[in-house]
Amino acid sequence: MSTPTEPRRRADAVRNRRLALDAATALLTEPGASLTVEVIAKKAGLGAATVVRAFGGKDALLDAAVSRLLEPVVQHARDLLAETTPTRALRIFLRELIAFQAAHHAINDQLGGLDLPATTALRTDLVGAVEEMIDGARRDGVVRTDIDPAIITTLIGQTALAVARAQPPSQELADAYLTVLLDGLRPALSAAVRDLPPSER
Amino acid sequence: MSTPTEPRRRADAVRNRRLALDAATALLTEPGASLTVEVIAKKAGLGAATVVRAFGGKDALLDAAVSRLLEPVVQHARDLLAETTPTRALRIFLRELIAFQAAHHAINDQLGGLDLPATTALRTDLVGAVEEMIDGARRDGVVRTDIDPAIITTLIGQTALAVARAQPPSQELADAYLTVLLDGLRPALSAAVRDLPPSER
DNA sequence: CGATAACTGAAATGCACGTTCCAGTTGATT
DNA sequence: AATCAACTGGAACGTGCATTTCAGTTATCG
Repeated sequence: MSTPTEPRRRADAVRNRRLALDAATALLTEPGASLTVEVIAKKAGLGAATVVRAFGGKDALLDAAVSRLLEPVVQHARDLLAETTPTRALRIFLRELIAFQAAHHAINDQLGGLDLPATTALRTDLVGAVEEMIDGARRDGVVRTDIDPAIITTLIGQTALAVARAQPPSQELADAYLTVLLDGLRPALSAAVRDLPPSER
Repeated sequence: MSTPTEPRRRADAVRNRRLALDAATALLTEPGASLTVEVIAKKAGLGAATVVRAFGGKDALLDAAVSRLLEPVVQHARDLLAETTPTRALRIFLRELIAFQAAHHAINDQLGGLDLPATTALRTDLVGAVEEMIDGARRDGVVRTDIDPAIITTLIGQTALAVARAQPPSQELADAYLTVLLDGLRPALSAAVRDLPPSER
């Protein structure tokens, strides 16, 4: 039994598929972009119908585009876990996550009602990696143990998202978030130290 | 000179205006609500045309509804500033702000593209009050001085918003945010204390 | 080369909205 | 009660969008 009715795939179709994906990816990183099929098509130099058909629908196209952006981030999170201590991994990765969100705010602004299975799967992977980092950092006594790791992970994700939403985007704000978040995640101070007058802390 | 061509206002029009406003307000606090004119109208027991006309447009209706919800929050922020210390005010108000956002996430989810002048004005007032709290708390040595107050205010606002977006809404998450945020906002520890082993802190 | 099936994209379609129209209804004023 | 303008709401309309259609184009294979 040969491969049954595998339809021929023409070279130009493959090329256009890539053009559509590139255009969508580019628009995700542009601040005020509309993310309509027509805009994507214009950016790709194609007709709207072609763009939609290349992936079977707008949702699938954007799912592919977001996944392509997210995939290296997830990979880096896993690499960090393997290469270095959880504490260092957490610190490095937090910076990266915030930078990523700040660069692609359109991802979280305009993709609310869409069905993005691949993206959701990647996000789950990402959450898993961050939870591993937190578990490790807690074992090292660097992250507080009075808050559920899953809650901390959610908190981190939402925080990165919050930075991305800020108007206008600002590196200063991102740094402040990171500072406050990391300081807030330290183990709680003992009452004795906490109540020292500021001058002696 | 009598009031020139002041059109008569019928009692049922006033009543319907209130019904529309009540329905819109109620929908803002419901989790998955659609916030379309038709849904609001059905909830109010009115026709869609009537609902829209009562305020001159959907935007104006929602502006009024959000403002009605936001107004007591702003008022309470001002009262707190007058009644107690900035530090206490900040602590109490943060709780309230998070609770408010968690109860009305629809406000920030579906109102993105709308023009809401009254709401924007109230939000500005709110930001002003929070900045006063932070200024005072900094003078009292309770909030770190190495981050711009305006940045801290933005951070607080975005954080509250982030809690509201979490799925599913959870009191535990809100508490965790508050804890981490407040600890993170404390004055930075001196290097000497920060580098103590955990057991001695 | 043809021949054929894959492919394209402008236009048509379908859908979900907010808004406006207008014939009928109702509250107010006499 | 009689009058009349304010009011109502079902239906029509306009808009912005994703998707589908289809006549024409073009890559691919013999």
